[in-house]
This record gives sequence, C-alpha cells and structure tokens, in this order.
Amino acid sequence: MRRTARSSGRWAVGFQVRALWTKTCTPSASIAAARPGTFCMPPAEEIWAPAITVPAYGGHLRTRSQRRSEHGRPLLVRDVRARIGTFPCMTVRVRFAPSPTGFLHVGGVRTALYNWLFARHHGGVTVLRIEDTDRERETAGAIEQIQRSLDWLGLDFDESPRTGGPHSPYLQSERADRYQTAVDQLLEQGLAYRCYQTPEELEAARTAARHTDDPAAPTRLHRDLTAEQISRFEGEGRPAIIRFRTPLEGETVVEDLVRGRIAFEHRLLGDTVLMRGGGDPTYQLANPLDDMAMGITHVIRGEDLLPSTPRQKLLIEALGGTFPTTAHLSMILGPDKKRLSKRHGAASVEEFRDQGYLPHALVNFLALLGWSWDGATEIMSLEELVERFSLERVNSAPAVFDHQKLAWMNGAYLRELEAGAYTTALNAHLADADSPLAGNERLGELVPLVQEKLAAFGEFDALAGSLLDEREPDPTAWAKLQADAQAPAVLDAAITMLTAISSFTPTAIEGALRGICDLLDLKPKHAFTPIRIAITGSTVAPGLYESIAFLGREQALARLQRARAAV
RNA sequence: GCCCCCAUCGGCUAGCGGCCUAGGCCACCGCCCUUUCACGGCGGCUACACGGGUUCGAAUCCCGUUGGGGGUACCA
Repeated sequence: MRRTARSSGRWAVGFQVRALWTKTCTPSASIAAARPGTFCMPPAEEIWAPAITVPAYGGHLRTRSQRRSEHGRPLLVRDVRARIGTFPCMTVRVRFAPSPTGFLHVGGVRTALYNWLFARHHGGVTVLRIEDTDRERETAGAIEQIQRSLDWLGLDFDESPRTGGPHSPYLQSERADRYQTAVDQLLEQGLAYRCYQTPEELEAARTAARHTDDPAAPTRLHRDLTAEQISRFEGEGRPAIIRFRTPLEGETVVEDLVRGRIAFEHRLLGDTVLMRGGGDPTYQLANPLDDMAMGITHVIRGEDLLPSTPRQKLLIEALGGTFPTTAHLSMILGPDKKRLSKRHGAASVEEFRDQGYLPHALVNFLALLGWSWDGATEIMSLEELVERFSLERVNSAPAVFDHQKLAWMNGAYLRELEAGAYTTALNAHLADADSPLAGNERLGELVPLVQEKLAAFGEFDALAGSLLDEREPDPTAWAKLQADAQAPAVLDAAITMLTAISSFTPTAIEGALRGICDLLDLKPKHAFTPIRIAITGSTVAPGLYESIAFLGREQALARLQRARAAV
C-alpha cells in the first residue's frame, strides 16, 4: 500500500508547484523495483547478530581503528551499510521522540523528516512519541506546538498521542507502570540494583575520580552493598535510585547506518540511572523500553544521542529484546560552527512560517542538509524525496545551516506557484500576521507585480504594502527625493503627462513617462527615481508603470502632488 | 581530563583507487538584460586540513597530528 504524502491546513497550496526544473535524475532500478512494505534478505541472523559483546583485551591500549577492524580486515562504513542496509522480512517502524521542552527547532524537524522519509520510502509506519519523563522541564503547550509544526510541514504520523494506535499511550508520562514492571524484573534478576548515594556524595566522588583511570567508578559505589549497608541506608530513610548493572568487562559494538561500527568499552560506561529517587523513570530507561515495546526497527536520531546508545542496547538485551538498527544524524551548526540554537536567529519552525516560508521549501531544504540524491538535484517534490531518500546517502559530517540558500529555495518555490495559489497563500500569511492587508480583494492583482521579487511572503508588506495602504514614506528615500534637484521638474511633468493620457494602462503610462525623459533630456533611471519615491515611498518597489496603473489615476496623482509639495 | 563522532570551495554537497587539469547549487565578484529591486542569461573567484604509509596510481584505503563537534546529569 503506497501512501500519498499530503499537507494539511490552508498551506496545502504550497505544494502545488507548477514546474520542476530538476536536473536529469532517473530513479535507480533498485528503487523502482523495491516493493514497499516488506523486504526479504538472507540471512536474517547475520543482521540481527546478537553477538556484539566481545571480550576486551587491553581495551584502553587499542585505538579506535584497531577496535573497529579487529575482526579481520578494516571495516568500512560502507561495509556496515551494505550489511545492514537491507532488512529481513518485516515492516519498518520508526519513531520521532521529542521531549516537550520547547518548540520544534530545525534540528528536530530534520530528524522527524528523515524518519518520515525513511518510513514512507519503505512503506513503513511512523510513530510520534512524547518523551516527557522529566515533568519539571516540560513547557506548557509544547506538545501542541510540536504537533502543529509537524502538521504544517505535512509530516503525518501514523501513531501518535493524537491518533492513538496499537501501542498506546504515546506519552511516556502515562506509561509509568510499564517502566516499573521492567525495573522490578531487572531488580529481581540482579541486572539492576538500588543505589543510595545522595547527589552530593555522587558529585564529590565524581570530582575525585575525574582524573583517575576509572572515571566511571563513582556510579558503581553501591553496586555491591551488603545486607547490613542496605538496611542502614533504608533505616536512614534515604531514597534509592535504580542503576543498571553494566558489565565491567568487554565492550558493546553498535553498527550504525550512517557511522559504521562503533565500539564502547563497558568500564567507561558506568552504571546508568534507570529510575530517579522519586520513582520516575529516566530517559535511559523509558526510551529504549518504549522502542522495544513499540516494535521500533530503526532509530534515526541526532548524533548527540550516540554516546547513550550502548547503554540502551545493553538494557534492551538484558530485557531479552533486540536492539533496533540505529542511524545517527550529525548536528546542524550555526554560522559559527556551534550547534544551532536560538542564538543564531530563526531556529523554530513557527518562525519560518511567520516569515512566510512555504512548508515544502523548508522540507526540501532540510532534506538536503545532510543528504543528497545525486549531488546536482536541488528541487524535489515530497513524492520525489520519498522515492529517493535513503540512509545510505546521509552525510556523516555536520552541516552549517545556510539561511541564504533556504531563502533562495523558498523564492524558487514561490515563483513556481500558480497565481491563484500564490494569492491564497499570501493571504493566509497576512492573516496569520494579523496584517490589515489580509482579505484585501485587490491582493490578486498585485501578485504578478511581486511574485518574482519575493523570497518569502514576509517581504511583501515592505515591497508592495504601500500600494494597498496609505503609509509614511521611507525617510531615507524621501530625503533622497528632496535632495534631487531634478525632482520638481520631473514631478510636474509626470502630473501633466498622467493627467493628459486617455487610458490609464501600464503601456500608456510607460509612454507618458518616457515622454518626460525626452522632454527633460533625462535618462529613465534618473527621471523615474523621484516618481517611484513619490508613488511608493521607497526606492525599491514593483514595476513603476504597473504600480501607477494599479493605484489608478486619482490616487497616483494625489501621491505625485504630495511629493511635489515636499520638494 | 576521559569517551565518541567528524574533516572536499565562504556555505550545502558530488566523489566509494585511474573517468578529477575535482562537478552541481547557494553566496560573492564582473558583464548582459533593465525604470528601482528582483528574475533570467553569460563569465569568474575559490576547496581535497597537515604529515606519514599502502599502491604502478589516493580526494578516495590505513596510521598519526591538528582542528571542529558531541557526550561525560536522579536532561533528553
């Protein structure tokens, strides 16, 4: 069953792109032949090999590369990709799991998008799960805002807090009993234990151990408490946290779809906290447990979560589950090469919407930030992205967010919009911005004048707002007008000429204005500037003839008179 | 400090040992078009971080160095 990507809400028009000037790009035979939904590939045990825990020998003496290649010849990223890039007979299930600590930022969107594209490409299922295990950090309304942003982008999730699904609930705060059950089981099997350290004791031990050869030691201090010690701590009324009993030797190897094989030594991992003193689960417990419970097959997430991967894998395997295949996406950076954040300006989806970006332009741009199809194709519809996307082509290097290219791409999409769709979308933007121009019945007439000039709807008001509204002229432009010695003569001539012509069309107006050039022996460039400032109040505006025609004779003359009086 | 990831033009990237005197897009700089701003067209600038290997041959494989990023939480 092939799903059709769709947008939602009034921004749907953003997807009606008239023409795509993509460079030649024929879908590869393998993609064309791929059957959505299921994948058969022998032998399954090679893919799901549980091994991965191998004895360490002189662990810290070996280099990363040595560990990586110790099983024989050097293991290349592409070897790993080739091995686990195809899947046994199963349905792909991915999840996007944001925590409701704020708005959805571009990094999160890209993660959501890659998950979504991967699932749709393989005919799989998308799950939206909210990771609200830390209620203190939760922001009011964040869940709704995240959902709204995803809706706007056209990323629909098959299972979510809103839609429900076979693995409800999709809010971690409502799954407490499951986490408790798992912890009880681990405790019973001795795979987890109670730790009575106070935060202060832990911190002190950590500081002391920082420069030793076993920096993770402080997490293991209560790993083997005697019965007496336990009853003493209990007697003191100390709250216990639950820690995972991480193996002391050996290492866990993760085979990542974008990074290849990565080995982590157990002794450096320490004993992960699964449950807080208050009995709340931590991310380290809830996240992998839910992935297992929800049948997640592929975890596609940010590189910042890479270091916690071995802990999660260990936990899932301790619980008898199979760790999903992972794909860790590199970070999105600001111009200063630091991780992108609010400091770098627009970072939330809502800001882009407010500035008048089309959802698909953002999607297209983000798809290309860390992934490419052929190195040449830039503009792709959602359907094309779904068809072409693959984790194999995801770049492992971090990427700087290029605002200028996004603006260019948005302009490209805007220019390809049908006039009607353009008008609808522009109007929707103005309405969202509470602009008095929203609903103006002459908006459509202005579209041909501005369409090729705007990179985003947010620029509309500054460019053409003065044609719909009487407003104060730009001071700089006005000063320029007043300083222009030719202005009085030019404006007088314009008033005369525009009064005289019989029909008030752009063509007739052009003729009249050209007449001024002859009359005063001025180049159009010089003659038109005062007129443009008089008419639009700015040096930057839509075509002069069209603007004057749009205003109509009465209004145009009034503006020329006003300017004449000022010079 | 320790662990992990990463490294091609200013930015996004193509490149999987010979097709590379390194291609595309954005940005930038010229020129053309032109009533401003854009759009469009043409041209230009500029990159394989460095040092060692492996190989007949390396941007591509290996090692190291340097640099950047991430993690090191009873955050996610």
